[in-house]
Amino acid sequence: MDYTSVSNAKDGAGVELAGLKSFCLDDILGCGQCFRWDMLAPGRWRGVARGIAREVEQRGDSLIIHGASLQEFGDIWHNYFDLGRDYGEIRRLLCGDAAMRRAVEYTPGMRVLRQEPWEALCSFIISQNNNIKRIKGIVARLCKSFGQRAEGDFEAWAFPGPGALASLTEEDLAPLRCGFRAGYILDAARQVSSGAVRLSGIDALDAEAATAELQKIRGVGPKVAACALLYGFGRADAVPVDVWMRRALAEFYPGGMPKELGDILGLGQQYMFHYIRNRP
DNA sequence: AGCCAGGGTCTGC
DNA sequence: GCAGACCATGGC
Repeated sequence: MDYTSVSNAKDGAGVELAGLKSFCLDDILGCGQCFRWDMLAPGRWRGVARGIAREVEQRGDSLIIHGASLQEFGDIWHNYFDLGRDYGEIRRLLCGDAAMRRAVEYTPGMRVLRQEPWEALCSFIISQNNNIKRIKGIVARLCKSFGQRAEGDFEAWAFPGPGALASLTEEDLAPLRCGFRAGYILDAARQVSSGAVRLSGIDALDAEAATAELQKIRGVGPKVAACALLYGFGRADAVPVDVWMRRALAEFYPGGMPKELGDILGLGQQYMFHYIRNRP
């Protein structure tokens, strides 16, 4: 576990974690793995997860989740920030590879969030051939147009479930300005809400079968499927390869990625993705 | 102004 | 099986 204690925050509502390890909020929320958080100032963000709107703030090795109760922390945030995983050990394993070591040393506080399966799937359908800034805008409009009001500390909207989108038309989605992806969103919503694609059964499938199941959706290929598995289903072995990772592969792994890291290569990908995009 | 973006589909060899 | 056009939009 990557913190030593959690308690009610001193100054009123909220919880405070102490003794955080392997945790940099700005890197975690700003690295392009999620699209529902906005930075208010360095170390302070507001966003929505599982229908709860919160401000989160890091000060050194402590993290404050404003407005949250201890129960909410246990129900949602511990899992969301993947705090049960020992990232010190993950980093140690990754550092056995020279290129991964460079990436890990560049952002030692990186972590992979555990987002909701449908939200991750739908968000990364929207992400295709798109840039992070605009993805965030489209996702924000999607939530505000079709999501329910979020609980929490400021006005915000939950991510709309597949059932809320399944009966819409491409015309209904036009205000999102998401282009050719509108049809893909609708196909995903319809197949997931009808059970033609069963997200609740994904955990029981091996990597190949899980990928195939997700790729039954139009607009879901290998990369989007890998993103859904890694970010939405907690599958650390799923490795999204986008244009940035292709550059990293060409530079560091002309012979392919290190097989011995296979079961955590998705996590390694997150360090590498951030490194390759941001290094000087 | 023109290239690019956390890709995928469809067509034509 | 694999390359190439095409997709809709806006950030830079």
